[in-house]
This record gives sequence, C-alpha cells and structure tokens, in this order.
Amino acid sequence: MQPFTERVVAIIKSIPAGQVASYGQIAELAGSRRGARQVVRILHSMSMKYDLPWHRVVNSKGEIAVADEEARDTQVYRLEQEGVYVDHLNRVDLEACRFIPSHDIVDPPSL
DNA sequence: AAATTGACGGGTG
DNA sequence: CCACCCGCCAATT
Repeated sequence: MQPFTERVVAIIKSIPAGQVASYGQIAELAGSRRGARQVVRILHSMSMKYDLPWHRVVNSKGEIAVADEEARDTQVYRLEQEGVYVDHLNRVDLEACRFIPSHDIVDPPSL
C-alpha cells in the first residue's frame, strides 16, 4: 500500500464519532492539498474492506456525496446515530462538526 | 500510452 | 445561495 494511502486510512480512522471531515481536508492532512480525488478513490475501493468510518467523510459543502443510494442512507443513519444532524438535503453542519485533529497545532497560543 | 473514472474543490458570475 | 468551469491526481481500463 502506498504511503499516501496509509496516511489517508490512518487519518480517517482517527476521526472521532460525532465529527466529520471533508475529502479535501483529509487529503490536506495526508500531505496532498489537491488530493481530494485520491481520497475519493481510496474510499471507493477500500472503505468496506478496511473497516473505515467512511461515513464521517463528506464533501466540502458538508453534503453526503455517496453515489449509491443505499450507502447514502447508511451514511445518514450512522451519522445521526452519532448525533450529527443531517438536514433534508443530506447536509451536515461542517462549522459545528468539522474534525479537528488534536495534535498538530498550527498556531501556538499567543501569550 | 492515452482515456476514463471518481463519494472533489475553489473561483467566478 | 446556485450553476458552471476547470484544475487536480492516480488506479484502472
């Protein structure tokens, strides 16, 4: 497995229940700012087999973007189970639920 | 080796 | 807020 893929998998696994990340955010955290589509590819091909919380990944608008209708329903259901509100257009509130990686601190507190 | 695929994203009007 | 366009990137065809 390619290092990028491994990082993506690790990052997705690190998203806590109740939080969501966008494809682009994951790509960026994995070191490829323009790699959103690779993240898509990776999920597309390995989400089921690798026991990933793929349902915590949405697009940059907060929309559930899964093509397959059944999988989409599953995603909505799982998010709601975790307390993430999904509106009637299958959108989550990214402002409220966005995944915030706990360690890598970008701007240290300015005391 | 070129074209296609894929659950994308940001800029613009 | 919405629609549209174009750049993005690698596995697969």
